[in-house]
Amino acid sequence: MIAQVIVDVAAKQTDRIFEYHVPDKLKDVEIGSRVFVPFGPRKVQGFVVGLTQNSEYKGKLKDLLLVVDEMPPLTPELIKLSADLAQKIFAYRITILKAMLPRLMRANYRKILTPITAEAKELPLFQGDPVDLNKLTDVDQIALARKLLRNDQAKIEYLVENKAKKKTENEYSLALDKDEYQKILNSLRQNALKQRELLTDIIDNFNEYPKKQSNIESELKIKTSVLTSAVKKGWLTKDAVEVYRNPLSGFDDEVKDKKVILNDEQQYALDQVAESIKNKQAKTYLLEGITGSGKTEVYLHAISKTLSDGRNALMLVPEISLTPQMVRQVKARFGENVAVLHSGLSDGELYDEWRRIRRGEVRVVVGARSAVFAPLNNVGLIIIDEEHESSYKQEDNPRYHARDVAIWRSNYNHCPLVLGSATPSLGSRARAQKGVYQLLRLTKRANNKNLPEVHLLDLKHVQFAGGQFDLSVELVEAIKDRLEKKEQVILMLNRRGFANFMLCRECGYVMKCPNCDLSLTMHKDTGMMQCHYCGYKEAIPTRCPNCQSAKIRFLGSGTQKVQEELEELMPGVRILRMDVDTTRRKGSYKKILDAFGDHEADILLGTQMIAKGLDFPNVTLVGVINADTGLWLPDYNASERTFELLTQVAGRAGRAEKTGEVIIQTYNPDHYAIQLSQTQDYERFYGYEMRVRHEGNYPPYFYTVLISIASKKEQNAAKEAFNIKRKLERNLHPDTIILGPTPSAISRLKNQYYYQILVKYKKEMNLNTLLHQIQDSAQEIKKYGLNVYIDNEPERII
DNA sequence: AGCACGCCGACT
DNA sequence: GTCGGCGTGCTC
Repeated sequence: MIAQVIVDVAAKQTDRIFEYHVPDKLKDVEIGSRVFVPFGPRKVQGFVVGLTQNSEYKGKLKDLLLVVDEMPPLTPELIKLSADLAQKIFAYRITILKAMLPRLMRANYRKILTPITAEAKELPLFQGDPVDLNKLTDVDQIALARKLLRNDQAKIEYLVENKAKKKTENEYSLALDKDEYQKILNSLRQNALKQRELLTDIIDNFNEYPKKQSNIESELKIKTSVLTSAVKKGWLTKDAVEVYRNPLSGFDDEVKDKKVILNDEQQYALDQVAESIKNKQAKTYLLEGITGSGKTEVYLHAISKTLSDGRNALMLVPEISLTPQMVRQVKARFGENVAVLHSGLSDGELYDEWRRIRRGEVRVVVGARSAVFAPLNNVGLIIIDEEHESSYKQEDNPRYHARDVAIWRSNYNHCPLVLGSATPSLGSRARAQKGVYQLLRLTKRANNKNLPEVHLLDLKHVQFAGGQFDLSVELVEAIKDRLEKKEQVILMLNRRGFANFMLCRECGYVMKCPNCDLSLTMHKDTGMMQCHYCGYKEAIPTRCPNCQSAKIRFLGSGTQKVQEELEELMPGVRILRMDVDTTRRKGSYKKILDAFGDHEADILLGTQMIAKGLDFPNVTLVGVINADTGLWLPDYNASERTFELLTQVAGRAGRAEKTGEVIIQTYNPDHYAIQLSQTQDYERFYGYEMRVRHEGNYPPYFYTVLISIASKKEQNAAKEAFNIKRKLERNLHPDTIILGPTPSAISRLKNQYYYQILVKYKKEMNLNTLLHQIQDSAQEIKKYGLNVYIDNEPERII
């Protein structure tokens, strides 16, 4: 038998199948198996994508070395998906295959230098043991290693290692009969309290053994030493058994299927989807429902329906809404049947959740973007909540959009796909208009509550509270009013840190990152000026680094600064700040939200991460401190994003009985994205924005591809960009619009200069081939320090 | 990608 | 003669 393998070498020339002979002892290899194979002088990891009997290959096939896992990690479905997706998004197939697996399943490669001659063995370099060549940093030692290799005094061994470790826990089994334990207990001295307790438990709960160490320890308050001595005396035997790390141990698994009665709109939507579930129909629905219209309830009912039809369900949510609140809701409905995948899990937890899915031990998967690759079999329903979220598009290789992958899987599995949002992406909404998707609208709030009242405050004509220009008197008064009523407030400012930039009033100098074309942000808590893109840090200056003047100012308020201002204006106010800086540690996200939910704070102040999915009944006021932060970004969808963000954050107010109010501070009260967010009228926004896109020849009227060219030398990047543009112009339809090359909005990032070309087209038969050619030649120019990135349907053009 | 091989110039 | 640098071609 012959195995067709994609090897773990991401390069154009190796982006194809290599064939290997399957030795007898590895006969259990399957499509989707992870294998170790010899590749040239090295050993690498690979994935079996096909099994055949004969080969065209002229040379002698090498043997597979090892099948890594007892069960193939990838399903035939995912193997096929990897091939189709690679074509579509200009990624190497291996890059996609690796993206489908939890991080722990990526291999470790090692180069081990082993001495051969007795003379070499004596060298201080080895100290008796082989050394890892990759860990050698000393120049002299590297030279020595090279010399030994040349003279055949040492050899290199290439190793592949599997990082994944299964977690085990000690389990104690009984070694004796019940009455024997009783005898021992009777003969034991009275003051051996802990041992007596253990024996009593064994006798009382004889049938509950074997018991896990953690259970014994927590139930009986017994230390390991007692158990160890019990083993030594022959009372118990100890074994290591595999356990899953449980990321949801904090949640109860009780299934509470409280029957919520759906209103007629919800019921209609559910019926439509249920029909497709039943008929195994690959159809895409766009569920457009205003905040509070009960989309989640429709999802949960549809999942129930899928399960009772004997099929499984996959649900995607943005990373940011994978809050404990959301997870709890799904867990409460489907209990043990749920697996959750998101970046907050440790590598080990992720690996375990993933294996539960692969082994068919769960029937519902909830996860962020990469969960669209979950190895779930028999998929009967796919849901993408908040489908407009840009986080569904991966920003680096492989640049896939979870929605496209979901559509592929929906076709493969003959099952419906539900895209849900209060503010659908323009593209999806337009597709629904054309009948490509079926539109389902929820226009009523499920609890018949009114939408919160939204007030726009024109920052050009307000009075500011305190000495700064961040908080208007109106907003501060409104906050004070809520605090008096013991209600809570959410404030959003989409800018972290203390101050956006440092400006010298004397010479006009602005402190910039040495590696990027960006100003440094001042972080008061760490005492550093930081670059938010590359992580560069330096101390906060007291004088201008350019002219030594002391007249320096820190401008552009961030969340840290606003927190300070609020504390000055309202002494004693309890504020929780939530941004990337306060949520970096594992679990801190949940901690902050739990604290706010328990009313341990009055105000939750954060960046856009607080805009989505949060549900706190006691919040009656939402304030947007500056609605304009994203409005003028040089991106064609800046208006769409602003409208979305404002609508989403407004939905955080008045979730329960109390009526909510929203105050939006802006310098652009007349801009349509901000105007229309006041009435939260998505349909009107859609109509308006479609006209804008039509005039600008932008999506969804045109398809787009973004080609970025990066180099350490600006001239090289520009030159290559023009080469590519010429090539495109020669080969593409005259109606196709080729914008650029222009320097990117952030023209330098991590010391790389970026130039970009945007191709806008309606129909281009040979664009895919052409882009693959450009990608191929990109491999050749790489040695001159040039990198070319191709992004199909980019979400961000920055 | 990352490795070997081979050619070339520089230096003990 | 030996060493390191760099271009080229290959990996089942």
